[in-house]
Amino acid sequence: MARIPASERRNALVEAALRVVSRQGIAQATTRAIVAEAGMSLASFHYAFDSRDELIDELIATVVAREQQAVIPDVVPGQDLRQILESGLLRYLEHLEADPDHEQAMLELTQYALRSAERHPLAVAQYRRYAELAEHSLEIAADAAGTTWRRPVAEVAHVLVAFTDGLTLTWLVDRDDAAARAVARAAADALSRMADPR
Amino acid sequence: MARIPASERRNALVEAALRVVSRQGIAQATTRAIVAEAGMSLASFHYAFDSRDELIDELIATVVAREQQAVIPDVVPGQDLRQILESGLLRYLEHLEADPDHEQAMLELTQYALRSAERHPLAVAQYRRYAELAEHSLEIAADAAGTTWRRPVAEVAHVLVAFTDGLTLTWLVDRDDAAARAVARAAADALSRMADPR
DNA sequence: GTGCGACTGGGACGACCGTCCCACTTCAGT
DNA sequence: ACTGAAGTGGGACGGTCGTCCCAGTCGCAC
Repeated sequence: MARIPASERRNALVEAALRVVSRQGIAQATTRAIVAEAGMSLASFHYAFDSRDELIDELIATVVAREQQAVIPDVVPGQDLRQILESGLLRYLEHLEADPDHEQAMLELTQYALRSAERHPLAVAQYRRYAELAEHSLEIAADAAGTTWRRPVAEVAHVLVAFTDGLTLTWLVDRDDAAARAVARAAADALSRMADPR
Repeated sequence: MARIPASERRNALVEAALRVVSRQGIAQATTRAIVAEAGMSLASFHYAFDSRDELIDELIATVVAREQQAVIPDVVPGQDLRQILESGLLRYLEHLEADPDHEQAMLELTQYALRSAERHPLAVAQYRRYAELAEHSLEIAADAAGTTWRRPVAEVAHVLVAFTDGLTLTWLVDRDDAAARAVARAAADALSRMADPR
């Protein structure tokens, strides 16, 4: 194995861990499985990280920080709010269908964090990030449609996050594209009714 | 230990397993932890069950079959659909706040089932049950409010399940009663707009 | 080139896991 | 009372886990 500074090894191990968690679940993300995925020896693991817990914590932080705007509204002139929101949710659905393992991994990491008091803040940070992204999307969408939210946008954002979570869970279980699209349509419709023309 | 027929031991072990999973998560639900919770010896476990997997499968089936109508609409004469749905969702929220570990366990069991092809149908059955319960509630609510659903009730039920999942996840992470109530209110509002006066 | 700190590999550790074995006890049917 | 089946207890098995140790190797500063 080539000589690699510990800081780079940390990154490589986090990436390998994400792949293992996505593919096999967090329960299977053992130090040995992660190290094999990264093509390293076990000793390199504990040279870069004090413990497996430390890596998992960094994995969660990394993956949350990297979380992209998955539901960027696709602003097409002339569309009303409902249409903009629906296309955004459908875009998220495509993202989910393209890489279901990743979203499943995110859910597992959340639940993992919820199981210990020290890690709970990581889950809170994850959902704060989700809320921020949702808020941003909602502002763009309302602006493009010439509407204003009847309730504080943060509150609407919580609803959108809740909807997205539910959509994710439902699709992961049923893998029913048509049903998920119907949910997305209904969600867009429901959300759009929470705004008034400006 | 008193002599207990194997069939009763199976029940006792499933109950003990549910308590362990709720309290500590499925990863900690080892044969030894379950047996200790049930006050038995390890041998009794493998006398009643061939394997831990067999018990987990039965645990999921049991807990799904037992799933109660958590969001029974509280029909008070004179309430409109939005109010009926909101009180139902708030009732669910109280149920969640009263026993958060149980809902967290349900989520974990779903994810656990999703991780293997053989167990996937258990998760599907779980969500089919959720959808049935939601459908039933929605029919009662619309009927009491003198409204009809604009879309097939099964479709609206999917939305309600998705909303409930999202609500659950959000509250489990933030433990913010006020925010959750706002989400419930918004959800009820959104759902109520999916029906028309009869 | 020499030394020293950074990095590597393999093997080992104790703990815990699911499962199994076997001698033993209890009980129901006769 | 006798017997066979049902149920019990404790200890042991092989395997995997996270972690650690340590001898060895590399690369850079001097």
